[in-house]
Amino acid sequence: MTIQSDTRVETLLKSNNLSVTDSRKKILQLFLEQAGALAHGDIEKRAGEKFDRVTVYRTLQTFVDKGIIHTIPTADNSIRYALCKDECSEGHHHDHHIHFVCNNCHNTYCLDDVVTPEIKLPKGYLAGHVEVVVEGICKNCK
Amino acid sequence: MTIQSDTRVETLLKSNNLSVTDSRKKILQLFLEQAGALAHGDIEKRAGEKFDRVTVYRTLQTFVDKGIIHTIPTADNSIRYALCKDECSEGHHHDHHIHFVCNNCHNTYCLDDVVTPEIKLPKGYLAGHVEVVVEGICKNCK
DNA sequence: AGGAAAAAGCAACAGTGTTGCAAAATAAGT
DNA sequence: ACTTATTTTGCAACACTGTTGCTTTTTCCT
Repeated sequence: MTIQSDTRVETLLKSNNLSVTDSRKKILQLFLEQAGALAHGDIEKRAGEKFDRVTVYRTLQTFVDKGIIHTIPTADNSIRYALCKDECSEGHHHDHHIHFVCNNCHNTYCLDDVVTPEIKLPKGYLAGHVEVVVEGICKNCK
Repeated sequence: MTIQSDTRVETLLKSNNLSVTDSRKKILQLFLEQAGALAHGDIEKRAGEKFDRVTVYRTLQTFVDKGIIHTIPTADNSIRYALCKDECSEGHHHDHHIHFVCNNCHNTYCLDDVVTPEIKLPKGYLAGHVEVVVEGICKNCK
């Protein structure tokens, strides 16, 4: 009888003070395996019909709250989620990168190396967060 | 008996080869009166409960198709619509301005004078349309 | 292993957007 | 101005997405 060492997902969950459950392990696994972002629907499909819709929603919300994933607004009115880099922590995101949506494969990518530009606003406007979404053709589809 | 001259909305509709109907007049009027952008829900409320939900959806879609209004993606997953400038025409939008969402009054504004910056993408990515949404405090709320 | 706490599952519901079809309004021709 | 053809509207029904309350199950801690 061997003691099973923690998997990567388990370690990640524990380090965020989250209890380790089947759905959290499975959903987090999906994000680690996937280069691009995932929508709620993708997750339900890829999880293999195993989890209740509500559980998926609640798990995603938990991950967002903990700073494990972040949301990406898209033009087609469906929220997508992607893994945060390590600098993100509970209640304090540092996702200053831009997002790229491929018009061919419809994947959404975080371009972590591309920093959001400074935007000069007209007098009177106070800038907070800047969100940049570029659509085009990704390197895999070119 | 005087001949009623066309109102601004009627002229605008006719110049886009659209038949002049009550709902189109009313909805277009709302956009002309309103500085910011409108979501579907706003329109239903302000139109005074007069039009069917389906009619509002179809009217908005018609206006988008004709290049009279354009959509604005937002983080809260609700599509907003705003009037296009004159350069827009059927199937060919020129909305190269950025959008501003106020965290206080929750209005969305088109900042027509602020042009979307050039984004330098990593090798292999082909850029198409760039969408910039800034959130913060608008000049009316400051 | 047992008990407290957390999470999952279930049912029901609200909001948003779509489609097909019949009725009404608009546009066009005479 | 009147009739007809076309377009648009309103209605009913439906699909999809996301939420809430409550019960059962699982996880965690000692």
